Amino acid sequence: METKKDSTEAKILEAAKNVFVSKGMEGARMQEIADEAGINKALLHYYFRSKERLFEAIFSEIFKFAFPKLSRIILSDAGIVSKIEEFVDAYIDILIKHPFIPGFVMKELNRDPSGLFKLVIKFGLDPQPVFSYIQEAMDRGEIVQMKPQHLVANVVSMCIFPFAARPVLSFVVFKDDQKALEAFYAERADVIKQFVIKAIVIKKQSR
Amino acid sequence: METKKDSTEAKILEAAKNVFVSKGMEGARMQEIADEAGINKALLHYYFRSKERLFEAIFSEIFKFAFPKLSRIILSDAGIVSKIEEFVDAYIDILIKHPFIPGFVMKELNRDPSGLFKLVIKFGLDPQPVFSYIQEAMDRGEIVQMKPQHLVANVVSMCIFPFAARPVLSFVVFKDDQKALEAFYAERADVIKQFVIKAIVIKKQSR
DNA sequence: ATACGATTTAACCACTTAGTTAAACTTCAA
DNA sequence: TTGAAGTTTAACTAAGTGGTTAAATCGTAT
Repeated sequence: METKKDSTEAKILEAAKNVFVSKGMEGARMQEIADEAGINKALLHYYFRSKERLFEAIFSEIFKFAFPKLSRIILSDAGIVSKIEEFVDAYIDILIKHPFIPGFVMKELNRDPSGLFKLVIKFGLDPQPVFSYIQEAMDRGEIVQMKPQHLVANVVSMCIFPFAARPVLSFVVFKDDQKALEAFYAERADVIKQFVIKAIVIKKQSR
Repeated sequence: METKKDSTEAKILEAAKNVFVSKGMEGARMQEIADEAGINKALLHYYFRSKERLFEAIFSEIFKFAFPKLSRIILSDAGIVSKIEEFVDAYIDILIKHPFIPGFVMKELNRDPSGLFKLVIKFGLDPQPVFSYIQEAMDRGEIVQMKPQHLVANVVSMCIFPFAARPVLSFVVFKDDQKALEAFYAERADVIKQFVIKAIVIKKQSR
């Protein structure tokens, strides 16, 4: 019934996401968002009173979208190795489907981190339990010793960075060959998993 | 003698670097740069005709600064493992001394990559020889097989990303404890080296 | 028919920005 | 002393920006 009612609002949100993601908060223009949504500026302000409100709506939508899936994996009771494997698989899957999120988040992060911080607080995100969990696995001798923060940094870095630096990869490494770039991204999950596992798993001595 | 002559220009460049790095091209204001340099806007335009010229000067200065050191290591004739070690050491060293470069470059990269591409072309940077070199080491059985692009991506990701995502690390992981954050960065080089080596080196069978 | 919400049109405001200009002042070397 | 470069001041422009407003139009459910 009211599918038509949200249709304009949905168009606006979709358009705003595109423009904000590619131009950032400062670079985005309300006129451009209106054009992309196929409406006019007056109607845009009729739905979202200000640029800031619209931006916050988009930003938290992106965050809400990625957070729960990863959170579920992190909090599951799988073993450390398979948990890392699941995490990498899920993360790369999200990034392949939404490859422009990392660049966007990084840009806004370095412009004004307070928006992200609010979200982190709102979601009650605290990495401490993750670090403790990893530390315990290390103490049991399942994986090599290192500060858990470093292990997390390593895994997350390898997942996100190639997407955040997509323009460089595309131009410098793959000479604008988009097919090759996509193939590369498709391989990332397996590569990262193998890489991490070989780096941290302790082989049992057969003595 | 003419140390005083460049002093104003140097002040401008220094101020512009600070403002551009923290605000980005779009967020930076010529007035703010002038204020930071302790001069007025008219004089700023007297030295650098436009914002764009000033920005390009800063951007290529940053690039020129980091490039030669790493390039020298990459082109040396050391073995693959020690070359990676040297590369990681040098890279992390640069990043610790200039921790805001990655965030800045990422931001501008996602805004308008063309500036970086010009520099890449200007410097004649081509990663192909690096990939070939890595491939040969793999064929000799020194390290495990994987697409060289992935190995490079892994190493570079682990080096750069924690600096590019500094605000997140600082707030979410280290609860704004700057001392702890710096200590973390200081450990990165060793952690990455151990991590990578364990992940790629093939232990010789003692049969 | 009418009444209401959705939408358009087009003009407008207040404000900010990069960049210009012209005049005056300072410094300092020739 | 003169003159030129460096520097300041202050006003200005031209072009954007986000946001507002009022009137007209359109569609549709009552």
